[in-house]
Amino acid sequence: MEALTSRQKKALETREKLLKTSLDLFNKHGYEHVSVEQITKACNVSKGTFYTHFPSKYDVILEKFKELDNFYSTVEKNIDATLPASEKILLVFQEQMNYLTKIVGKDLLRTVYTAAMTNQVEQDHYLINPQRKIFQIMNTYIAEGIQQGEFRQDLSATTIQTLIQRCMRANVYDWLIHSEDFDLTSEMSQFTAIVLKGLKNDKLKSSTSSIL
Amino acid sequence: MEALTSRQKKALETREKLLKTSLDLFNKHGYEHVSVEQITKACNVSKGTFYTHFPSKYDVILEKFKELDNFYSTVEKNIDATLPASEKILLVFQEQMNYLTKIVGKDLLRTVYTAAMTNQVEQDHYLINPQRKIFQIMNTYIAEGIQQGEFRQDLSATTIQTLIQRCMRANVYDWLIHSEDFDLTSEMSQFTAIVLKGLKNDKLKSSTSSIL
DNA sequence: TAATTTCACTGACCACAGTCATTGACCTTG
DNA sequence: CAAGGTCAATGACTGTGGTCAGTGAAATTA
Repeated sequence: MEALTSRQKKALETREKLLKTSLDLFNKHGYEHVSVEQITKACNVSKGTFYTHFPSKYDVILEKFKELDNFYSTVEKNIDATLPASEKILLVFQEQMNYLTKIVGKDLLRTVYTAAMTNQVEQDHYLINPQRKIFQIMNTYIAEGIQQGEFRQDLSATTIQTLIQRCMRANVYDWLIHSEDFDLTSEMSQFTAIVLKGLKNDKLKSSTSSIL
Repeated sequence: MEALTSRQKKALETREKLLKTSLDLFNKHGYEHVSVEQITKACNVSKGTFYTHFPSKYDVILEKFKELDNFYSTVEKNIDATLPASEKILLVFQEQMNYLTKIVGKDLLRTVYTAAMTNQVEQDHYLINPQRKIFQIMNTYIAEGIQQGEFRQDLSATTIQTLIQRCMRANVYDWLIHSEDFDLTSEMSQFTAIVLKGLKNDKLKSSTSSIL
């Protein structure tokens, strides 16, 4: 139950080769412009083999995407713990957006955002999976912000988390549907700053609250 | 240049039949589960004919979607003109979300939201086209809100418009990626209320503004 | 070692979106 | 009316993601 048999080892090799080749080709020509047959031909295996290792062409991307999530652990460490929660959130977002723009790229993200809408069989998509490192980090900050009275008390931590995460997706999605001329990092900062302002505790005055 | 020749009349008939049949079938079985061949067979025409009338399967949906936009003219009339801008915006959104949930449906919207990411050839997608009636209405309210000092003065009208629209897409997108248990109308209200609060003019005190 | 089972791998096959050269009925022009 | 042009309609064809019954070598069992 521990060591791999030679067959398993070979299978794993095939899998790795497929994974690497896929990502290389996606990187070079774009996800849409690479066919599964191209990938398998480049690996000298049959088309069917691809599907014994991955449920679909898309799942290769998802694998990479999940892997990328680890990046966020590094981010966390570089953030000054003494800052107010809202500033920490903004900083994490800035790092994340930078990363998405520079490393991940529109093509890969578009695929994930598309699949999140269509591939929903049974459970929700990884994109909104609370297990994701980025969400764990955010949640810490939010909990902190609530405890220290920085945020409104009339909303639960879960609610605030959901809203902040939605805020993130909003900007990424808009980035994906705009052609170039859209700076994700700065758009995200601006939008999030406004949402955070809306989430701020302003017990200072009960002022003109109309319906808000 | 006015009256149609019998040939043109027949072509238009074919087009209408294809359109109607497509939408009927999409409605009955869902966009993904209806093939172009099914549509053309039901219309007794060849597959190629479909493509002389529509650039792609998706464009049929878009046509319907554009048509739906007219609905918003009605909404506008039912809104009390004396209300503050932020309340008007919320009311329009509520109507819109209700409509999306009850009439348009996830399936159709999912298609539009997917295509907005992929079909971007040259210009931006209809989804963010400023010509859309819903945006015209929103913009009126926003301009009004700015003029009456309800909104912050440090953001341009265009900026605020963009942010409010993004806010809309944020909720729709999240609705699309969540399985059931997501009430679009109420989620939209909550989120928008927070954004509007963040956009409110609070000249009353220069308070703890940190980075916001 | 021999028999049996497992399973990575195969490639022909399917469904479907979209293409395009060809057709022929209808329209226009002389 | 005849000749020539237009264009809606055709359907065989292509490219692609994904399927699945079958194969044989490696693993397991007797």
